Amino acid sequence: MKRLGCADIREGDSESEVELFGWVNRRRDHGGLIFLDLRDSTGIVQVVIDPNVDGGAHIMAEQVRPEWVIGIKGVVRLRPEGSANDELPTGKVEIHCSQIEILNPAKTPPFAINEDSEVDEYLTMRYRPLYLRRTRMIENFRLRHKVVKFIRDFFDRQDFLEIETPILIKATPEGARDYLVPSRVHPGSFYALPQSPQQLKQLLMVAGFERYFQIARCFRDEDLRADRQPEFTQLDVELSFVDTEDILNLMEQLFAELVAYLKPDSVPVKRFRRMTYHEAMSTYGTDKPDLRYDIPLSDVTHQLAGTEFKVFNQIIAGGGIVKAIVAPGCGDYNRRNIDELNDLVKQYGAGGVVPVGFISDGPFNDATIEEVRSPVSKHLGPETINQLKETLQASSTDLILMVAGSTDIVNAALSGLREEFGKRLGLWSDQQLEFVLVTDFPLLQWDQDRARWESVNHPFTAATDETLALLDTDPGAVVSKGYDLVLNGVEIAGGSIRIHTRELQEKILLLLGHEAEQAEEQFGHLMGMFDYGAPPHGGFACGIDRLVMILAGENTIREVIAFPKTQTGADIFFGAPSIVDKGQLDELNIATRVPEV
RNA sequence: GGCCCCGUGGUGUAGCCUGGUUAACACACAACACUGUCAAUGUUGAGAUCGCCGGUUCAAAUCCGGUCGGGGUCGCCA
Repeated sequence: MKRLGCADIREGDSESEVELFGWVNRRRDHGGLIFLDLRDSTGIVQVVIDPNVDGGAHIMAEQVRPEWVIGIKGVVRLRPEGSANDELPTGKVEIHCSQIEILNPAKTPPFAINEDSEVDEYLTMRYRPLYLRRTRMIENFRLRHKVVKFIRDFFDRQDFLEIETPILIKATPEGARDYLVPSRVHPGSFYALPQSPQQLKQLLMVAGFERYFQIARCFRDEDLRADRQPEFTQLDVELSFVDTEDILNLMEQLFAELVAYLKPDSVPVKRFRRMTYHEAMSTYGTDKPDLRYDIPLSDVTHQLAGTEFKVFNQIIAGGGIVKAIVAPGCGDYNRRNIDELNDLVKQYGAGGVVPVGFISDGPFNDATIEEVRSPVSKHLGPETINQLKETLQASSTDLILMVAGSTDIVNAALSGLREEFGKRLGLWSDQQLEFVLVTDFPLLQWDQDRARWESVNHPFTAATDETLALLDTDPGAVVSKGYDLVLNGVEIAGGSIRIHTRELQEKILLLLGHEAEQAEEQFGHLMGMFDYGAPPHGGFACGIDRLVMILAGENTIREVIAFPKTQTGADIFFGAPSIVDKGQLDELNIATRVPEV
């Protein structure tokens, strides 16, 4: 028999006898009448206990407290005139209770479960199951399920095969730090957990599956962030006989249909904005721009060359640049406000931020010195300031912020400022979803510290046909066939067309500093298979946690992960990682350098 | 590895800068009252020595140092 959920009860069930199970959400005791809000995974329904209907039930109801697990029997009735609750889907009905069974009493919970109040995150993890009991969390996981289900159905419709790949695999020198798993039968040897199924899916293309996908768990032993956990879930996709445009189209189709499915009322979008890496860096200072608001970066190096402001002159003379953004309506920022921005900018290695605020009441074309608030107004002079104002289209109440230095630092700092003002000024709405496809990444970038070339994406990424030849002469100018999908400033997916010949793969690995022998040892399993007829192929991967986080309107990935880990990678609920029994270590031939229990 | 923020009854906060009362408020909790509430209401009550260790001081929640835990972020994350 199908069990009815609390929120399934509607007007149509009026006068029918029902049995419900759930948690007491709230109790309102009027001495005579007692109201219980009964909650289960479907939602809430009101139960009325009238001492005249059943004295036993009433005595039970007096004892019951929030979070007690109970079962009730009763008759569904329409609520009396004027007592309906529009807030609840079940607000027009109530259960007139004839019997209450206490299935399990509950201690007063460590934090409120029946409301969406702030709780210290430590407690949300220490008492995780109770936190998950909150309606908002249940909704997050309902959404997550819908997203994953949609993805599976989508790829199934398109004749993709979902194929599982190993969790115990081989360590790779490239990329993130691996999590290692010791082998008992091969003393001294270790498996690694996959950072992603990258090589495996390429091998599935060699195998001829042609269209593969997987909802895969990935592991990276790196420091955590709001949108990073040591283990996370990725949608992994790979296709054969495709080029960049095929995959970009597939990504657009997938995410556009997903959004249309989840938000049927939103304006449908078929194509996403596209921009090159270069464009993203120059106008937003980042390769994952948040396009929900319009604050572009402008290069003002030329306008500032030759002013009396020595700091800028020196930086420009040394090959640096100056870029600016306009913070609308912030012309009146005081010393303290500016100090905060300075601190922010210093995080990115910039010397500081140079503010030029305008504080005029009325409209004007040229600002007089009195209307300018800037520590450098004298150095720059009214002419330069007005010229800046003109170029940046700043209004008479805006604040211009300039940062000077190397291109990398200036971009990073201003991108940080841009984000800060987006947040401060509340420049976006919660419902907004701004996708952008970023393309034409460089294939390689020079790593100063290690004095060698590094893959921008990963070493299996192919180069565009037009720039491939530059590999020998100017590796930094080679453009990759890689792409990222950015949503609201978060990189949610990325991929590329892959290299599918041994010759090119060897060449790239060599450029990346792998000796031929070493490359064979580490990537030979892949390249060896390229020798047997590998199809051209490519694909992408999408961070499911991040995607759901944004769709759920959450600020951290932890709110869409059932059992997340802390910033130090600890699981507070289970107490992992933990010291293990010496016998377990001995069996694995492992000696530790920290004292054992 | 660096920088920043937080830690006060069960929960969320105030107090801390400018040391000195009975450590305040809201919610939750308990008891009693109450037959139409839905954040029920009213009355009464219990509950924290201020994360931990040390220092300064006549006196420390408050100042200083360290440490632990949580969070944000830079580096890192192909």
